[in-house]
Amino acid sequence: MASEAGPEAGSGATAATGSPSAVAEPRLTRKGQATRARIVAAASALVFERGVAGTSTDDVRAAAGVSTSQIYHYFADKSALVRAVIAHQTEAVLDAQRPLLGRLDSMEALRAWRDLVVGLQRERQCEGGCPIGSLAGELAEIDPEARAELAAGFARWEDGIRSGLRAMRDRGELRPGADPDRLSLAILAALQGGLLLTQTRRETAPLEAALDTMLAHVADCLEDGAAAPAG
Amino acid sequence: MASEAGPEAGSGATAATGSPSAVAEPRLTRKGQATRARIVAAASALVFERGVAGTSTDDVRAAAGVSTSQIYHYFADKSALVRAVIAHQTEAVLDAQRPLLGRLDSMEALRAWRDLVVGLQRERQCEGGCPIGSLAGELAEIDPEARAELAAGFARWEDGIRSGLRAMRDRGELRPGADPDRLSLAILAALQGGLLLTQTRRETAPLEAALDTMLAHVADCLEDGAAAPAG
DNA sequence: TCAAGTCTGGAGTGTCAACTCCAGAAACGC
DNA sequence: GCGTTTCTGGAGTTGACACTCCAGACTTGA
Repeated sequence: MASEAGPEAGSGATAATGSPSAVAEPRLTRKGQATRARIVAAASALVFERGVAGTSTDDVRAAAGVSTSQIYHYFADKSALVRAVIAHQTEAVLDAQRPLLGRLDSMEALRAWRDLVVGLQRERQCEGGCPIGSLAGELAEIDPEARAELAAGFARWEDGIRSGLRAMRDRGELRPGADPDRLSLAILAALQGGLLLTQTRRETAPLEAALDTMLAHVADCLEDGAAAPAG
Repeated sequence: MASEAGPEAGSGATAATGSPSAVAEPRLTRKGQATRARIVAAASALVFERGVAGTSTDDVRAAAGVSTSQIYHYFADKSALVRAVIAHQTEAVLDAQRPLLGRLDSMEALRAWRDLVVGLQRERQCEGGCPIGSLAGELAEIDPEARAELAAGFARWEDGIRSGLRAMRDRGELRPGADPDRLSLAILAALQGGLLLTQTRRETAPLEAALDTMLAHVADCLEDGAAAPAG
């Protein structure tokens, strides 16, 4: 829904201009917004295909159909552009899973979500992995700010899973021993690892095994009542 | 145990010199072997800290205490050096888990292995993630040869886990429905995803949640008999 | 309509990284 | 010991990449 977060130039002294929470406002024309969005979209696609290090600002310039100065007009430097890419991809990933994500409060919903994720990988021939996970692997050790934003993106993802599991527990469908918080974290981890192995092996088997095993465990945590175990 | 695999220069026409399986043999002096090993060790450490793209051949040169020409004497180009790093790190990772890996045929062994992996991450303050996983994320889309070797490395890791689970099944300790092959793949995926999230969040909780959930599932797959479930 | 601010084009700069070349030193095989 | 091969040092080349600069075109608000 919302577009990406705003600030990137961030002067030092001339900070407090208007809003208290936002640091600096670039004040973009409608045309400017469109250009900026075009740059971010082009950069996101290239980074997804070739990584941050494999994508030059000149590649982005050509793909977005803009001039060099435009990139540096909208972004302080390459790392600022990368942060915009992180924000963009976080929204894209969450959007792609809506509205399933946030309603993962039954085995059927969880299985549908699993099928969506696996199908998506199959569509793109297991290439690219997870947009957020790949960025995390590449940037975690070399860009602290990027690492923090990626962690926040993961947290939102985890929240989506968690809320469904909590609903199940609150309805009494899960055994009291089952902890939705730990479960959601484990499921996200299995998803990320499954995506990485799937990307490396170019087949969906790892992703399927990881998610199916996690879902089987959730099924085992169901209060004795409904839902068949399945394979 | 064994040192890295040999060939990297690989001429084209003058192939068949001696051994039938190996493509080309560099014929290294003892001194040469030592120098090459020093380069690979230095490169591995730097790549682990800053990634492939973040490590220049000159960084490696300085860290290994060699001259420029030496690097290109032992490796055709940077990607050949990277492949040597992959081989080196694969051995290092598997070595670090021996002898536990390959004897993961009981819940106690699995828990000890889990503790080892978590403890290792805690020791290094959750920095760096998995040496193999990080390389996979960075190289899978841009270096097909590296991707294949990383997939092979993952396969060896998976084999280690699988053999233990198979032993449990063959002894009749697992329910007939449980598939050791899928389980081992799922456990490796959970491990990788847990490591990635742990690296991103700088805390071991994700890794612990991922592994503990997988182990709980294995415990649930035990044939009714021994072993307490635990949390 | 006009001034102030925003957007755009493209040439240019400095740095850094991968890789080459060659000549001399050390090790090896006989 | 001696010819051959391997190993080493370091200067040099080439290209790419992040980023700058400035002048002109467009938008906006009064």
